[in-house]
Amino acid sequence: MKLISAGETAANTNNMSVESGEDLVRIGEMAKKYGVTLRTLRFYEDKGLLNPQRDGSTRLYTRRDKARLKLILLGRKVGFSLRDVKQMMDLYDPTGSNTKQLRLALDKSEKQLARLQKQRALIDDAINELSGSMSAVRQMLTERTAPQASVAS
Amino acid sequence: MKLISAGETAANTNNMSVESGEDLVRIGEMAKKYGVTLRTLRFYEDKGLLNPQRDGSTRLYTRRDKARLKLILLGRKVGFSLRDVKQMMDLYDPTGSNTKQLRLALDKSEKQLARLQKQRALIDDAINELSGSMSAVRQMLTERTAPQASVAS
DNA sequence: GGCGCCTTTTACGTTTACGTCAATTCTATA
DNA sequence: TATAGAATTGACGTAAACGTAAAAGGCGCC
Repeated sequence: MKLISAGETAANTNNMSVESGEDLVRIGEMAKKYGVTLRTLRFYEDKGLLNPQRDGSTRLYTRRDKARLKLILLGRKVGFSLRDVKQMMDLYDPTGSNTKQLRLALDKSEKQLARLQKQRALIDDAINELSGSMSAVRQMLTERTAPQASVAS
Repeated sequence: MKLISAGETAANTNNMSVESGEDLVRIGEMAKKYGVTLRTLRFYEDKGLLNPQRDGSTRLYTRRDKARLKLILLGRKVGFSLRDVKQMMDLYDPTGSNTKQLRLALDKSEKQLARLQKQRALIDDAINELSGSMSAVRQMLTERTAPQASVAS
């Protein structure tokens, strides 16, 4: 029945283990720390993106998991799918030069960058179109609401 | 039995609403004309956005349907949901001033414009972040490719 | 020693706009 | 008339990333 704090038996406050070696956190703390939900963390694990240790059935996240989570969140931020992120992370090899991983990441990044730029163009289009429509609608409204005089609002 | 060509017959058999030019088209032609699929047209009808006449079971689209479809496509282009589009179109009243409709459209448009601008900002963010990461990755790759010494942490 | 909080697994639900059969009927044309 | 092409309804599938119970087991605390 050991618990989170392998190094702390006497003073068992939540975290802040002075031990620089292992600071294992449970799912709740992990979620709070990175602004995600518990469901998200379990989901990522289910998808093979995270691999926390277990103490019995309780998940214990290491700093390796934290690094991976940071990468996941960065990936999501720039629009990669979880599958892409996984594909890239799966290539990580702590003993090698990771050239393959880097090349894949670069390749995917270029494509994603292209997609983002295309999206931006589409959005700009939409903004322009919408602005134009709004002007027209405003015009119609003022015509209808101010038959005698023009009213500014 | 009878077909699309109601005007071809000497006597107009059934014309409840007086249609001047007989520009009734079936679903295939309609789809081609507006670059959508048959499925899409049926889906829009299912959602209450279109209401083609029927000749037996065959859908016949009038120019009113065409106008509505144009609006739908414009709405989709600027990012409205079909539900929004329907909500706005449902307010259309050929006998009134449509002030309500216009106000709703304007209101929704303002919100949609805000969303679009926010999205653009997010995309710009992502583009910047991604570009930065790509530079870093390129850097790492050149360091690894070069036989010179390198320091990593 | 009861309460409340944390955690677990399982599993269905959500959202949007259609795609993709499948089985069948209707129509046009050779 | 035979057959290819259109059209119909119905219904399940898709994609992404979780949300939301439900039912249960442990833990510390006062």
